[in-house]
Amino acid sequence: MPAGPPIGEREREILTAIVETFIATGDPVGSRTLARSNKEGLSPATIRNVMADLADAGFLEQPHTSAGRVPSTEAYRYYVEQLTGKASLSQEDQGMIQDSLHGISDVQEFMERTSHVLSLISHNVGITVAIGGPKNALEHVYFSRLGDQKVLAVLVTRSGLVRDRILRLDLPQGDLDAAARFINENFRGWTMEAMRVELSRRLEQERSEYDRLMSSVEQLYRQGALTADESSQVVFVEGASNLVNGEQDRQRLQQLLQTLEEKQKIVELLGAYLDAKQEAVRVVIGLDEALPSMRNLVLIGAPARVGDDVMGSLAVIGPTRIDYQHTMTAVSYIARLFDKILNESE
Amino acid sequence: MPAGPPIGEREREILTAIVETFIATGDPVGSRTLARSNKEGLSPATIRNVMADLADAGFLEQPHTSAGRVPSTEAYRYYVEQLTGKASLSQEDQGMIQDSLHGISDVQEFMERTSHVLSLISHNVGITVAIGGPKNALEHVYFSRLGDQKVLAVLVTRSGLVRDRILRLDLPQGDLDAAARFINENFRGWTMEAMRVELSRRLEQERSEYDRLMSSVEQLYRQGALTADESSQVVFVEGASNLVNGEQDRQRLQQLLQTLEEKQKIVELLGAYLDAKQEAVRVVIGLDEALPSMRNLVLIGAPARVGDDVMGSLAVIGPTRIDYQHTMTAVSYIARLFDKILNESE
DNA sequence: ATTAGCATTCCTAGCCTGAGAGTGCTAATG
DNA sequence: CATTAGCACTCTCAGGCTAGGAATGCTAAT
Repeated sequence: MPAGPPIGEREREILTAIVETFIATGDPVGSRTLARSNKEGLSPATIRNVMADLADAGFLEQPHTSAGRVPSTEAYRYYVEQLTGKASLSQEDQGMIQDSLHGISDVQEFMERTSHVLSLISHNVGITVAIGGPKNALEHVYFSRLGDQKVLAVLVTRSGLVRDRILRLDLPQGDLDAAARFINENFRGWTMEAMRVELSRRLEQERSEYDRLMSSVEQLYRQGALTADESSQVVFVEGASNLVNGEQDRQRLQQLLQTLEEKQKIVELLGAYLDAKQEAVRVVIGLDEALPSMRNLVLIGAPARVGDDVMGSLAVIGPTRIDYQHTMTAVSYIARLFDKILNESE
Repeated sequence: MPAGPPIGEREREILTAIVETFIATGDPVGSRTLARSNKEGLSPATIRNVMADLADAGFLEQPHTSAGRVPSTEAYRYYVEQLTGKASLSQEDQGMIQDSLHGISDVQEFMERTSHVLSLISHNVGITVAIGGPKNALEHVYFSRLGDQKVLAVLVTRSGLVRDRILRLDLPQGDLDAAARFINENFRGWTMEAMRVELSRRLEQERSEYDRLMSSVEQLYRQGALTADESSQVVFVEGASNLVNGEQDRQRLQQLLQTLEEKQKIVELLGAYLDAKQEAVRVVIGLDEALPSMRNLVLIGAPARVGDDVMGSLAVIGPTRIDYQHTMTAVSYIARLFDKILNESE
């Protein structure tokens, strides 16, 4: 951390101005440009001095000697920290969001739309993730014999996600019903993880006095009817095409798109940075520390809550040059809406 | 159609050679290069004459005067037509495919993996689509009360796809069971379309003598429990990042990626070109006729069958410069495997 | 502490040029 | 008569070069 405290009022103002003009134009910003746009009539020379200090402190970088300065990762962090966060969304934006998400009760579809809306409104990549892993709480299971050797297993979680699976198994419907009843009565509200532990304990213990019921349950269990592993996480990534303009280098662009295609990586990324406990929008600058292909990208995300449960997260990924204020407001707005809509349909 | 028949043996050979070297190198091919690689010692001059004829016939194009020739859309079509199709897949490829698809019984997961494999093996975009529309045949429905005002509806189709939905509805489980039994008994094997027609006819007709059963059915019906519209189509598109190298123009690339993100467009595309009746692999050259952003792309696809049922299609989208032989063999191989694996798990 | 002035550094766009590749035509050839 | 050699011509592309412009850092003046 090179973050010494040489940040007086003037430094702060100039740094902010640099970040803002760089976000707006994309070109390195020089002292003269800055002097012109600055209210108080500071001369370029003065500004140069300040800029030199800021550069020493690690907030600014120079592509080359005679170019202007470019904000560093630190600079963005600082900039975001001192944002007021008071802005609100325009009427159109609000309307657009509401229209897109109106009247959907299916959680998956809702998530898909949400990622789409996030992408549209930020002009960047919109992402939604539902916790699908073992942490999820069970609401309901159901098994149905489909034909010879085939059983349909449906598993509904607290958050409203539905996971279905077709198993190769030959049990009469009666046994399936009994097994479902057993599980629903005993394990509603348990996390998948806890259920699996307890279940295998019981199966082990009662192995001697095996009855028909436990045998059905075991078969279903072995076939994965109750599994909710990583692969069953639900992830929607939308708007990757928006990144084409951002990354100049061909190869980098390709790697970046590849990374976004690997849903698993995305899940880990959000998981690592978005703390479920935190309430508000979180901004992560410097994603390349985790994923090298994500150079010059930032994550703006928030947990997705329904009531008190955290059911996943939603986020925007975009270039460091993103409009922070607007995106943060939008993410926060959508996160609240998410809760509101899904809650009332409950 | 400029397709006169000036295609003698020599023309054919030279055209093929041009297409092949262009596919291999990506550079416009000139008469000298061709003369060198050609077995029979034809001089560049002779070849030039032939090339001029081919250009007149619309098979070749010239980026500019002093560049070589580039195959036209027609040329690719012709080239693909006269491919023998005898090639077979390498051992590694076969192994890789088998490993990736081994031991999956869930149709959706299988489709996802398949699109992934298609993308890996072709180094291009892999696509799988399951017919989700009204043409789909019903296998089984199931309703379950989840809590106040919430009902889970699960709908299994012949092809093994599972469609679930959460409805806002307040019916006791008993009524739900009765409704499910009614539908399963009367409509198993019907297409969704036919079922809906018949159902609304009956509801209309028996309106006078409404009983409790029909009332439940109607409520479910109205809430969309039995709907399988376009939005419930299942589409997997994988490997879009592979196109980055193909399209040079920034803006075009972006439009292209955008198009691929619109799943609906993709479904229409496959639907328009892949005839369910046809057995074999189909190659469509000149996709821009349907979707302007798909300039210089081709589609290599086949219907996905399970037994006698067509349950969707699988395809590769790549540049006109794709390795046709290899991709066609791969698609065909995977299509057969698709049938085989899903059939035996039936 | 601030600013004006100035030499210096470095990138960029534009221009030019020469090499190279390919064509099309004409005339020679078997 | 089909094929080929020869040749003039066209066009692109990479490289080198230059002039202009934008910023900087330093020094000295205010």
